[in-house]
Amino acid sequence: MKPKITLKDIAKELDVSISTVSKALKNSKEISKDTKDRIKAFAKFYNYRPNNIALSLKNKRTKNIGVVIPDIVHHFFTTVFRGIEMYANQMGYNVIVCISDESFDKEVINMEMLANGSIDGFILSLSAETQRKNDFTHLKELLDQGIPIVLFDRVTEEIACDKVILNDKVISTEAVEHFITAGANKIALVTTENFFNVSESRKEGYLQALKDNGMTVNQDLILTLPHSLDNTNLITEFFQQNEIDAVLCVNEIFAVQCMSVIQQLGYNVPNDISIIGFTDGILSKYSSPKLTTVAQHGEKMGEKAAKFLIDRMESLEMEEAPFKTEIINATLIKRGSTIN
Amino acid sequence: MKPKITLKDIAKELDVSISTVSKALKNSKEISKDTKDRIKAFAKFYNYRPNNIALSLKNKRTKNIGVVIPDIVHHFFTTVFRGIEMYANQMGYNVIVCISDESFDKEVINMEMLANGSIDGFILSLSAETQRKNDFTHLKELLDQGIPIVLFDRVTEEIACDKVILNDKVISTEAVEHFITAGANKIALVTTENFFNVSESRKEGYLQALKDNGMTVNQDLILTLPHSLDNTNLITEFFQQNEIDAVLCVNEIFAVQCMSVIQQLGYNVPNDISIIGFTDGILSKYSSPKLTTVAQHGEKMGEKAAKFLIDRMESLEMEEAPFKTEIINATLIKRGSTIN
DNA sequence: AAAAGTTACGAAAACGGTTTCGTGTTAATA
DNA sequence: TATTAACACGAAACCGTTTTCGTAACTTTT
Repeated sequence: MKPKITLKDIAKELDVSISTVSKALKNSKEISKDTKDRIKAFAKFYNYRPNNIALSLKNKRTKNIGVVIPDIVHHFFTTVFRGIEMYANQMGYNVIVCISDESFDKEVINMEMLANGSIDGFILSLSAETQRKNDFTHLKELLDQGIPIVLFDRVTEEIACDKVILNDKVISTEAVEHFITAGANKIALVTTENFFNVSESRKEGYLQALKDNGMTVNQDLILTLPHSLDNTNLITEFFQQNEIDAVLCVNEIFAVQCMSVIQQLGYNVPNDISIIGFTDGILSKYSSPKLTTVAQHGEKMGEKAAKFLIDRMESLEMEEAPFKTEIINATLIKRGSTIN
Repeated sequence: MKPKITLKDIAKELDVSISTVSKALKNSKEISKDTKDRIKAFAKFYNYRPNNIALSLKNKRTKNIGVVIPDIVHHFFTTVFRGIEMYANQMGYNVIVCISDESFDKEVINMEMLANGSIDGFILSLSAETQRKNDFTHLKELLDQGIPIVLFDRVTEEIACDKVILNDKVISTEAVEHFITAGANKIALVTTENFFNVSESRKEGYLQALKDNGMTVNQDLILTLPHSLDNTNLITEFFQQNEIDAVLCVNEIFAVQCMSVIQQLGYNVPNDISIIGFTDGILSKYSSPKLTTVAQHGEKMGEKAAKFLIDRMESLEMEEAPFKTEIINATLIKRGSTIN
């Protein structure tokens, strides 16, 4: 056991004052070369490292950033997180993660805990419940206290802060048009029932594409699935009762489930029915055929969010820069589940 | 902007001393009821919360735990992390994550950063490079400094600390025996080339099962794949050149890749060739047929690791409790890729 | 009425740093 | 030789808490 050494320890041992030690280690020219050398050698020998907590207290900044996400066992959030972590780390910041588990209360509690000094700023994606309740007082209070926040993906207009989002609507339109170009005209949408702005945007994009191409919307071709259950039966019914030649799914799980059902029903993907999903995760990459999918570039999103946050935190006090919203351009990765 | 309020602010405003405020808020009976009420009301009104950093400095404990994992975009680590986060959170701890990205240097740097006061203890799974180099001085130093460490999954015997591992060997044997019971006798293994102790154990279990059942080992039936590339060709060759009726894969990606190749070659899963993988992630759940797989119970592992760490940290000073190794029992989840 | 005990609070040290401001010794200048 | 400047260092404040200890001002006991 050789416990961490402090400035005080060095000072006592070398019979100088704490201030001298501190200055010497910072190479202050106030201190003579001799003394500096002695102190540095000693510090090196005992592997002295300043205590982060003491520094945080003194500097009133922790170099920690708080990340609050609804779920971590989810490819998209995972990649965003990785982007955040990489950029933050590179800039000398550490990342404290809290999982809201889609719960409003957890989101609030976690953020309040961290806000009492543990972090300098937040990056978060709203929990489902928070979006449903439309209650953002916790975020407003933190902003009031001068704690910067960056929202990503699941954002809200109620909060004025930096945001990073995906061009969900545009890419959905593009996806549907990819179907249309290939000759499809009975295009279905499989989406979630939740009040997620992202699902909404994707639906809008879908509708937009139909409209732009003079196609009529058939509500029967829009399947809204409940959250996290086995939806096989619903999906099977859906494909049995409707004539469909292409389907856009708002996530890769739905996409792969649809593909499974479709193949089970004896149809060929992509010849009889084409499929496009969202999220370029392992499901899309290892299915057969491989799924055409919307790559959300989570890492890029995370990196951008971290950059927004760190920029704002480091432009200390002149916090008057206007809030920005960065739109990450999703891209359609064309693979085997679509024609062309 | 209403910045955070401190004890000093309250003291000044109410014209009492800082100590009085502190004691009043802790309900000390040294303080008269009148004063306590005044102070509490004021504090409540201004939403006073003690500063975590100051507390950390005073108490010499941060209530943060550091988690260092090789990768986050990986189902198993993700679930372990979730288990850690849940338990830690529940016990009032926050979690700081660093991703070593399988790099020795990153592992070392990150841990040293965090060790200077930011965290009270570590939970980690060794990076591939660390395992290859067999260099654990960074861990030894931290232990020397009195910082507790819990290793999980990718562990080493070189370090004396609490550990949480999977019964990889036993479950592999069990998996192979599941094949044998169903009548297989040309059983293959698809594994990684890395020096992971887990892959080693799984191989041992495979060999053990063959031996126990009086079967001879055919080295041709053991395919060692390089890390993270497209292995389709290697796998295809493997199944073309060998007669195989069952294959155990050390992860679910290999399993699903094998399944894809097998089906492509015109064989039926599970009738012609059965498959068992490791990791019960989405790939296993959404493939068709669904994969029989080894569930590693990552959450449980994470929870146990967090419990080990917190127990040790909170049994302050009487750190003489012997180190324990918890073996998490993996379970075989039987699904459509095997008979029976 | 003196001694002892309560009550209610404040001063100060401590945690581990950084930084401003003195100050005693020399060295350079007038 | 007296004055000033440069040098090299220390004292102390500060960040926001907790906690020990001291002490006025009462109250109670004898």
